[in-house]
Formats: sequence, structure tokens, C-alpha cells
Amino acid sequence: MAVCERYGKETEEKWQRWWEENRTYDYDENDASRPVYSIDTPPAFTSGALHMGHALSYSYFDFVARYKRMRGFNVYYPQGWDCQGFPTEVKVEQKYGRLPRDEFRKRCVEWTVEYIGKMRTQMKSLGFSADWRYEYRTMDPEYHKLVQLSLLQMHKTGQIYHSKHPVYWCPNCGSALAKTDTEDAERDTELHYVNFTLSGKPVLVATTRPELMHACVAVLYNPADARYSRLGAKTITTALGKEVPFLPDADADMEFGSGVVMVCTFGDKQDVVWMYKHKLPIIESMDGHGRITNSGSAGIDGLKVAEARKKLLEKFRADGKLVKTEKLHQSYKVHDRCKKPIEYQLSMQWFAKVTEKSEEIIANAKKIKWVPDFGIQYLIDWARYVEWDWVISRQRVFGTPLPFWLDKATGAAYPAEEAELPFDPDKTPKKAGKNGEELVAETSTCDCWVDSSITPLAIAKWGEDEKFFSRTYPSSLRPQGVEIVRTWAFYTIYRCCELTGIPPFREILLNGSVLAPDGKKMSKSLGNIIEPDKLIADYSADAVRQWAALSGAMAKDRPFSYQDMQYSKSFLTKMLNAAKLVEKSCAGFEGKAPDRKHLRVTDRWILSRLQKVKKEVEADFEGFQFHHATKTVQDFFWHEFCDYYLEYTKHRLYMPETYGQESRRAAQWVLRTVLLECAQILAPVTAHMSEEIWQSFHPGNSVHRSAWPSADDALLDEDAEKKCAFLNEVASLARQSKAERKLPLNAEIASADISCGFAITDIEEEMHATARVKVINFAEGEKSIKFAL
RNA sequence: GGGCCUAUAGUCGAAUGGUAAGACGUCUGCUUGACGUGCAGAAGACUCGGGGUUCGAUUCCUCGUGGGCCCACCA
Repeated sequence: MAVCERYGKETEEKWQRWWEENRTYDYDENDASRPVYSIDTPPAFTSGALHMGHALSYSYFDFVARYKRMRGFNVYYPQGWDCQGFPTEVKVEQKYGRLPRDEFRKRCVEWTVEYIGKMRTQMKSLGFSADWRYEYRTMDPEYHKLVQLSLLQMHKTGQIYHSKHPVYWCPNCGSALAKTDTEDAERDTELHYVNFTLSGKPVLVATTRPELMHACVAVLYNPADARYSRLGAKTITTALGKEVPFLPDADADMEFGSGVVMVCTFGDKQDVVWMYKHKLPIIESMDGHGRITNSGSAGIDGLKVAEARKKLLEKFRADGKLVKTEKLHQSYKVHDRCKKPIEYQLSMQWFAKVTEKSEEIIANAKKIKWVPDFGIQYLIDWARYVEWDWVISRQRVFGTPLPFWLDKATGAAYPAEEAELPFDPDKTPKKAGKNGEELVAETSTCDCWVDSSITPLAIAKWGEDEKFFSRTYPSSLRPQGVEIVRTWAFYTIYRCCELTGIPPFREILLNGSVLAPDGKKMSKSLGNIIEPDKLIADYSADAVRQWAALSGAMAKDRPFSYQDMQYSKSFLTKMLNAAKLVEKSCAGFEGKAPDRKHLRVTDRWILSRLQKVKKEVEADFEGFQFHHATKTVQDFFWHEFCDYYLEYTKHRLYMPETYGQESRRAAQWVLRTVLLECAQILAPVTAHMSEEIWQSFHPGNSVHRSAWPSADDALLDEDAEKKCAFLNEVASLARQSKAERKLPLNAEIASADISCGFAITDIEEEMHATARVKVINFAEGEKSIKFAL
């Protein structure tokens, strides 16, 4: 079998088909002889297309999977899909308009299935070696069941509870939002100074939200602020005449406004924090559509925020309580879809008790090896800063239903029975309770992180297959983006430890993200998006994979570089051409290792260097240093093997009658060995090209199933390296002399005066044959090389 | 405001306690018994600024400045 004439997409597709047909990447459930290496791959969000971030990070753990396979591990590498989320709902609604719940969900599923198809094709075209028999989707009933089971178990232990809590709310869309559905915006607004009454005297309170004053439940001052602390007052009367507590709080900013702040439920997030901290009552100041409620004597019920503010300010002005108004520049949160301001809305939600678990989560995170190690700091910072429990419910349709029943009369919540799983409120909307109560199914769905925080359990068949579980849990590796340490890693460690008592993975590998070539984020609005498909078509998948390896500054963001991509492609061409030469030179060679005495010093040199390269690359792969591993092989292959060694063998290959058959066979064996071992150690990265080369010598056997070629110390040869370093220098100077005189490289050099500290008898042949020096005058002594052309 | 990361030729970047790879680009040659998607050669860096440790720092520490990511705040 011969290597292909030209390398491209067709070659890669040929091998992708071959791997699939030959089940090259199957995990063997029944093989207990090999250690298992399980990878908790990120389930890709089903957005419809892979982006460069996917290409980078998914290449990363494909390198690991392939390396571990060659190291003899039984690699378990499933790929999942994170299906549910607001973006999908938005797109489906745009396409079909408003639909009944049931119908809507069906459309979401259809849409998602279609997009998974596209993305799976893209993954395959990048040569990812996932075992697709274990593909999973978070929208599948089986996955729902598992998530629900995990929630019931955590409900049993008291980790999950049902409670009223303020959440981000979009009055425009009438929906609760996740924090990630929000973005920051800026605006100019007005800061109003309104007089409250403290111990019979007026006290100015500055506020941007006077319309919420009826929901004022306390006024705070800084305990270090002598203006207020010395008064000893316990209550204060608002401009609406209501008496509320007057409390010290170090977070009250003495510098801002008049140094006192009114706490309303809810003007902003700080209000929520203070509400919990001081155990303040809650006044529901607004309904789900942003209309004021419970305003009492203020008389602004039913008004929208802007109208209410206007009306109330007029009233304060008339009462002489509005003292002054200043301009204020502020940032605020908007819903990322509709760009309208967000409010806080009190509602019944489901929670997980993360706040009390911070230290435990940190302790468990420390049992995991973080690569790079500073990554854990993101988690620690986050865990120590968690202010309230994790709201795990969302008022959405396309999501995992929460497995609970609600008493229609009292609102009390009851867990579903295990037999009722997968729990689906559309199929079983109500039932009678034990005491005849009318129970209705909870229709809220789970936050997407509830789904994804059990991936290590889901892929390990937790609660389903004990044997499978014991082999694949905890995952050997969790690869993920550094930007989701606070969510995916944090929630996974929390939930999996709660459920099993064992940290979910042994190592966590963090990658950064890909920036546009200009160093900015890739975004549609900037028009600087680069499509992986285009790169695969223009440069090949292996070029993209090499680019990913070379971009591998761990957990750091890097701009995309067409130069790297071009270099990667050139390197592939180089590999192919070198393979062609070796193949041609080895025609008829039976592949037997020569007797060591037939090896020339150049042979021993390149073999010695090969061992060192293998050692380095192996260490690099163990430490996930893909950049260094790739660079090391590329440099060795191109600039030592091709530029020097290949040239040193040509005369032996083409003129065996002059230089001897044994010398020729030795050269053939070395060429073949170096080529194939380079193909092997680069196989995790250049998966297709390595296979092309490997199978041209070993038809029917995948390089990805071959044993990793570890270094053989017996082949290390310092003497050969020293001599060849000198030989290379002579060769280089010879080329330089020819270049200076504008002579072709095959021009002859009449004579050379050479001296160095050792005999050159065993490298003279190459000086004659490769550097084309006719006469060599050698004298042992100080290093010196002079040519006479 | 907080945490973390980072600063090396025109560009991207590697490495090192003893003044620095490689790639791309530029310039000059070479037509080839694998490759012009190539080969050979050349030019191009006081390794962000200040201070410290050291015989010696680009490398370690510290301050500053710039850049990035994340988080918090914004009454």
C-alpha cells in the first residue's frame, strides 16, 4: 500500500470511514485487563454549528484520548449533547410562533435532533475519536429520569427545597431568567433626594427608584458614620409615612448621597442581599408584567414603572419632600434577548443549599488535580462568595421537569415517586394525594446546569449498571473551558459529591478560548467569526488539529492565526513527501533490523535524537502540554530528520554498489523506523496523516491501536550526537559558501581544511557525498572549517 | 473594588539564573534523483518601566503601567 499522492479532505474522510467500519475507538466494557480511562467530555450545546472554541477544546481531549489509547488504556470517550435552553425556545418560537406546551416541546426536540446531526457530522470531520455508541442527549427521557432521580435523592437529604425567593425577572417577557440570560447596559438616570423623618427631624435619602418606596422595609446607615450612629435611633419614617427599621450596615456607603440607603423589595440585587441579612419582610412591589402592586396610600397600583415614578415624584414635590434631583450615570441589567431592563420578582422556586456547602465543595475540589493548577482559584473565589442558594428552577418549557407535585390548595410540595419517573407534567398533569388533596405537577423546569452537573454520573450509568459505574466513575478526566469553572465544575463537584460521596473526576483540564485574529472576541456583530468547516476544507482537519495543539497555551485565550494554520498544512505536506521518499527508498526492503555494526554514525545520531524526542513528547502528553509535544516532533522531523538525515542517506540508498548493501539496508531500516515512530507520536494530533503513513507500511492495522513507542535508552549515543553536530555544521557551512557564491547546492567543493578535537573518519563519507567536498585535509586540533571552491 | 492570568523581533510566540528557539512576513540565491505547498542563506530583539535578591536576571521577588478573563458594586 502506498501513501496517497495528494493529502486532503478525501484522504481524511477515507480514514474516518475506515475507523468507523473497524470500530477503532470502541470502549470495551468487558475488558478488565486494561485500565480504564474515562473522559467526561463537555456535552455540546446544540446551537447548530461548531465554532472555533469547540474545534480547540474538543481537539484537546481527543489528543488525550488517542494518547491514552496508545498507552494501553481502555478509553471510554462518550459524547453528549446539552439540548435544553432558552436559545432553542427562542429560535423555535421564531419559526413556529406560540404553540401549546406539548406541541412546542415536540418542535424543540425536532429542531434539536436536526442540529445534533449537523454538529455530529462536523465532529466526525475533525476526526474526533468518540465512541458514538454512548452518545447521550439531555433532552432524552432517560436523561430526564436520571436528573430527576438525583433531585429526589438530594431532596431526601434536605439539599433541595422549595421556597419563595426573588429571581431575575423580565417584565417584558414575563419570565424568570438565569443570570446568564442577562447582560449589562449603561444609562443616565436621575438620583432623587427625598426627605424621610428621623426622630422628628428630616433626613435626606437618595434613590433612583422612588416608585418602589412603598416597598421600603428598612433604611440603613454605616455604623462608622457618626452623623447617624450617635442618634441611637431604631426606626425611621419614609416619605410615605411608614415607620421602618433604621439599621447599621457596613455595606452602606457613607460617601454616596446622604449616607443612608433605603432597602426596597426589590430595587436591585443589594436589596435582596440586605433583605436576607437583616431578615426583613418582603413587599411584592410589582407583578409579573412590571406593574406596581401593594402601593397602598401611594396610589400607584397598576402603573408601569415610568408612570409610577412620575406620579410619585409629583406628589413628593407637592409635599415639599423632594429636595433635589441629580444626574447619575449607572449600569443596569437587561434581558439579553429583548434588551429591556430586568426586575427582581418574588416567586416560588426550587433551591439547592450550596451556601452551607462552600467549604466542603472546596475541600472536594482540592482532591482533584487541576491543570493548570491556578484554575482551582476560580472555584475557591466563587465558592467563598456565594451569597444565596442556587435557584435550580426555571419557568421554561423545553427543559427537564422538576419531579414534584404541588398541593393546589396549599402550595405544599411533595416529591414524585420513583415509579413516576421520568416525570412529565404534560403527560400526567394532576393526581389525587394520599389524603384526597388535589395535586398538580410542577411545571417549572431545571436550570441547564442541573442537567449538566451530573454528566460524570450519567456517562457512568449511575444507579443503572453497577459494574459499568465502578469502572468509569470517577471520570479520569474532565476537560472544560476555564470560563465555566464557577458553573459546570462547581455544580458538578457539589452534586456528584452529594450523591456519591466521591469527587467526580481525578483530573480537570482547562482550556482557554479562541479569539479572532485581531485579538478580539469572535462575534457575529464584529463579523470576525471563523468557521471550522471552512478551515477543514481549505487546510484539512489535521491542520486544524495541529493548530489547536499549537494554540494550546493552557487556560489562556489566544488569537486565531492563519500563519499557524498555514504552517500546519505545510508540515503535513512535508510529512507526506518524506513518507513518499522513505517508501520509495524502502521498496523491496523486508524490514529486518540490521546488525548494529552496519549502522553508520549518522544512523546512531538520528536514532539517539529520536529517543530523546520520544521522551520529551511522552512527558508533554502526560502533562497535557500539547503545544510543546507537537513543536518538538515537528522541529525534529523537519529540521533534523528531513533537512539533514535524509540527505545523509541518499548516496547509500542510490549507490549500494559503491557504499555497500548492508549500509543501504541499515539506512532503510533507520528511515522507516524514524518515519513510523514520528507518525506514532504525532498520531494523537495528526490522526489522519499518521494513519495514512502507518498503514502504508502496516496495512489493516491502525496507528491508533499501536503501542506507544517509548524511548529505548540503549539507543542513546552521545558520541554520535557530538560527531554529527560537527558534521551538520560542516554541511551547513558548505551550503552557506555555495549560497554566497550563488552556486547550486549540488556544486562541488574542491577541498576543505578541517580540524576538530576528534577523528572524523566515520563522518567523512557524508562530507564527500552530501556536502560534495572532493578533498578533505584533516588535522586534529582546534575546531576550524575552511572551504576552497 | 476583588481574584487570577499576562507583557519577548513587523506579527505570532518558545526557552533559559549566565544577553534569546521557531513560524509567518521581508531580502538574497538555488531548479529539483520526496517536497518551489520546496531548499539554502541574510537582515531583524538593549526580552514593558522602576526597585530588590544574586558574582550575574529576560528568567526569582516587589511596585508601577498596559492587556485579558472572571466576579462584585453602582441606593
